[in-house]
Amino acid sequence: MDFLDKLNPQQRKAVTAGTGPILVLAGPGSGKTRVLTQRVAYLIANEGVRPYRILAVTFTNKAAREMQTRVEKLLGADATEGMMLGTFHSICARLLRRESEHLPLESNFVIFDADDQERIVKGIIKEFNLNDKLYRAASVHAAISNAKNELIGADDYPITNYRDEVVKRVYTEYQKRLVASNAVDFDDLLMYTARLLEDNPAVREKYARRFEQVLVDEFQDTNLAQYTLLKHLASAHHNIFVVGDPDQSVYRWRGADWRNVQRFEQDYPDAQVILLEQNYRSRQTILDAAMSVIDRAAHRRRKKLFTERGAGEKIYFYEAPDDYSEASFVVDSIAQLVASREFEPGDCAVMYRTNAQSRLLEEAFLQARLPYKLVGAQRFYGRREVKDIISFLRLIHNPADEASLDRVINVPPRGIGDKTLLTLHNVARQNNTSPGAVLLDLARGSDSPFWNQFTGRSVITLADFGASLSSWEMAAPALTVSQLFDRILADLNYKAYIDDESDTLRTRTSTSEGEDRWLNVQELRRVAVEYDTRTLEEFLENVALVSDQDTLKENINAPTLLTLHAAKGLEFGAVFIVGLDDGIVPHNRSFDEPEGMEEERRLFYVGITRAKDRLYLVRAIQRGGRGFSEETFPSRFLDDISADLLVGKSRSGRGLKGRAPESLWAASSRTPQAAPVMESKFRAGTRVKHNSWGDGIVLDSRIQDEDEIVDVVFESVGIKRLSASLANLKVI
DNA sequence: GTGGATGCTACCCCT
DNA sequence: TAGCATCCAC
Repeated sequence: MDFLDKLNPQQRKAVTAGTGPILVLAGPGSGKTRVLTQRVAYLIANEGVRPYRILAVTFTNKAAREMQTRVEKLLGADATEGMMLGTFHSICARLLRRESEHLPLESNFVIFDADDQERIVKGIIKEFNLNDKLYRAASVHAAISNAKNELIGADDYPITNYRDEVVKRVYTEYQKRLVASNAVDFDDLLMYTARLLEDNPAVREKYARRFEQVLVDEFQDTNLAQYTLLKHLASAHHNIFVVGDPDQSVYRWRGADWRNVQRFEQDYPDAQVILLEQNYRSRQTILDAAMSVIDRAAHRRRKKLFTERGAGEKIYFYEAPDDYSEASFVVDSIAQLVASREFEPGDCAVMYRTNAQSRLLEEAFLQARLPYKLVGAQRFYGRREVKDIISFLRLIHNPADEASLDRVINVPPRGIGDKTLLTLHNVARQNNTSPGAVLLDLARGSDSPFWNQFTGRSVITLADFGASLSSWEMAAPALTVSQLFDRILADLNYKAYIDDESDTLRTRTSTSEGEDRWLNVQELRRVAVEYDTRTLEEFLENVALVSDQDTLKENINAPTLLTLHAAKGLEFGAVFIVGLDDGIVPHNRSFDEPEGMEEERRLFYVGITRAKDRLYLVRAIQRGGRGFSEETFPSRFLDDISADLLVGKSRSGRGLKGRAPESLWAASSRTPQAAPVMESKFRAGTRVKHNSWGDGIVLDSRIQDEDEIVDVVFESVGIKRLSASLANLKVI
């Protein structure tokens, strides 16, 4: 195979490794995508593995498509025919539809998005008459989601305090409602699959025998459910090839556990471990900065990142007086880089911690009349008009979908309010069916047995909507996705509805809100057209499982705006990381938890290592929150980057609160002092108070890295691990 | 019972 | 900043 010539020895070792478990630890820019792709090509071409016996799991659909294209480039167009390739979630969805007979679902189940999920939890909290201040939907939902990722079902949800009991009750009801809606959430896709393989030997055997080779990308970001299902899928042959980098694990909040890398080595003691350290992406200066940030992280095996691309330019540091000038600095700098022909616009990227930060940047680009690309599927699919239309389509595809029904039953307003909706739900429950089914039946008129179960005029409006729904449902099989789309919009007079509420002109831009919304509708229609050769089901599934990165348009030559998370796996010639203030990077929601702070550090590391040639680290001294503007501190992670890797200085020249300005960049030369002998302030059993979590009891406390790490069980949120120096715990 | 207006409050990252 | 809960007029 001539393509092997272009690999370095370590890469070649990974690509041509024999059978059995293989763990590839790949630093950033070390060519792991290349290794994965060529491994697949090698298996097919050299080892005679038939494509349909290969399972390859990637983190995004974009990565999957790329892999497919690259393998086809190496081996020819039909070479990958039958290969199972995709994200965890899409592969699980495929598998579950096929095996739905073993599940409490029909094969046309829909996938509830984050919004649906939280709405349902909120509804249950309300119905259970729970205090919604104490039991916030987001937090209860997070507990349910975490449980699922740990493969804990509602029945096995462990109870150690009253809160757990409440969560368990909500979890049980939540699951009941999902099943009633013939729906799954993201976590169910993984949990159902893992459990199906675990509990059903015949199914497990079937897939374990089909897939002779299992390959996994971004392995450090798998959670227990994903780990478990992989283990079962590879149970027949142990031919499992995983690629990952614990230093780039940034999805802890989604249940990801970088310790799965260690678990892999324990579960497969015969695993070959291959290290990829040579970096083909970045200049050495950038790598040095990256290493100095990540080397401060706890428990990790040190990797040395090296390149043959030379030192390159120093890293630019810029401290803007406020967030507006931060944005204009970025835009001006990119304009200059482009004007000087150093970079194409498309080679530049701006990265930030939170999506909210994109607004000022977008405005700055608009003002400068420069185009940009915004990565963010969540934001588009989260728009009301987009969600509404998808909900109509979902309802047509699966009338049991209560989340969609509740959402659109009064869109545009047709006189069906909370009371009528509640009656509809009650009637459905009494007749042991779904509200959607009742609605469809009401379309028959007073012949429907449900008709007399309603009082007053409400039944007429319901029947009217039921008739629309029914006509769409009947028309759907003969129509393409976009034809159905148009039909619904026409029947609803949707454009007029959107225009209606848009009288107010927005001050920021010249487009009205209605126009803006209509543009989104048209954008969604463009997506629908792409599915005209496929089914509504495929459209809905893909819309539910799009990843942010999937929305990245490669053919447009403009700078990319994206979050640090969305940047994982990508690379750019020139990278701007903005908002490097304490509280943003690291994010203040992670301050209290050492594990969270570690992850913030890794996130910064991911950002730095996206840059090939030029890196800008940017922050703002004043930053506007909600209405107010506050003075900020520089990110503590900046302290770890040696001053001689950097150029640039503050425009304001203002001294930094609490420390001499020069100490900031001199910090790295600070020799680590001998850790002072510390004494525990907290011991097991002590009652403590936390600013936001209230009262709790200390379970355990120990000294670590010049800090005290305390495990506390709070009445409000359960067990948390805190750092005493940050959490401001008071003994009570 | 519905829908518009008003006031509150939370806003991290995302499949 | 915008979604939402809550209140009040039809």
